[in-house]
Amino acid sequence: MRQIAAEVGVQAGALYLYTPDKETMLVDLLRDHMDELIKAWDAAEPPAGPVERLDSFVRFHIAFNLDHADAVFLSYMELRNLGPENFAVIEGLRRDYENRLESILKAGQGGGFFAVPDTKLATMAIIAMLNGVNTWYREGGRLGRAAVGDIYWDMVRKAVAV
Amino acid sequence: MRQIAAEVGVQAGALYLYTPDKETMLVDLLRDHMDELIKAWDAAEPPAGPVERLDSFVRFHIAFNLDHADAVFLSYMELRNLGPENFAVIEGLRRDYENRLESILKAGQGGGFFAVPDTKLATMAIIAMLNGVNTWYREGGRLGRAAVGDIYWDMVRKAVAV
DNA sequence: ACAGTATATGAACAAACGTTCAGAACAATC
DNA sequence: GATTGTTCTGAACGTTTGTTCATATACTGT
Repeated sequence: MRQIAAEVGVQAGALYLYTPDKETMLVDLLRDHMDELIKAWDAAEPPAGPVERLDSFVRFHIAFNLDHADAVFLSYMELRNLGPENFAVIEGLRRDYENRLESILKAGQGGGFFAVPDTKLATMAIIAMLNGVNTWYREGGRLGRAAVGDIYWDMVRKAVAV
Repeated sequence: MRQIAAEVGVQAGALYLYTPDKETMLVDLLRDHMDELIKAWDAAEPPAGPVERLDSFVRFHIAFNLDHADAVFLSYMELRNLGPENFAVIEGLRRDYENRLESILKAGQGGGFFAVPDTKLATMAIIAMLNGVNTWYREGGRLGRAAVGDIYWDMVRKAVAV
């Protein structure tokens, strides 16, 4: 709390004008992040076909995560430091988001566009794979964001192809 | 340290007979884990062809991570709490392991078995995807380990296919 | 100018932290 | 059974932790 206060340029006690305690501050941050993520995807209005929608999702997810690297990092590192009820809230939002990906996969599977052995596992696999970008991507590195999006989309596309 | 001591059934001070300080204890744990991981893979003697080797790697990685879930969790959660030099050591070992996967991909790429846009990114993508299993897999769940291995291998195989 | 509200300080609190150390308990050796 | 070396305890240390609160400062509308 003292570190956060210093970063904001304030004394530690002043933070308690804005949050009842530390865990609430964290859970608010994580909830805001997840809300923003879901809202941003829902507002993206991706194209109609399952393949195009999956393409959109891959690029959206990578771009959003890189644009919110700190929040993503917190979400995955500090989630376990939440109490059970707060944990459940954030995990629920995460599942909401994952379900949007699974819906795409299911639709594509039903329409014969995809051939995934298990849509739930494919969802988890794709999300984990995309999240991995944040661990190694550095701005100004060998590949730009667009190139990374292309490469990952190529792998995802083939992974779920018939 | 007091929690660890209690778990072992000892007083906190007694731990300092075995480790000079907390960070050394952590880095020793992580180094042992990585050493064991690399040694286990090197001892696995996978088959000759790139496709078969990649198959072996996918199943090996999933199985090993599930058998060492606690150590894997620590490796990814506590890595950032290491000092720069210790961090570099563990990261180096991790890269050693990742390079073994990339070697398979390069060999398969050269031989025309795989068609990955970028072997480095494919390495990171596959590792991240496989690591994800630990976040959701529960013993006695819907799918057994063998089934999970089959499903993930199917996705990886297609993702890198020509 | 003044009252009222919102915002900040900085000192204090108890608890938890990593770590140290004198001494007790234990085990092995002669 | 005394000696020596190893292992552990339990209390203590100095810091850091999250949080509270009396008090001060800054802002807003009349």
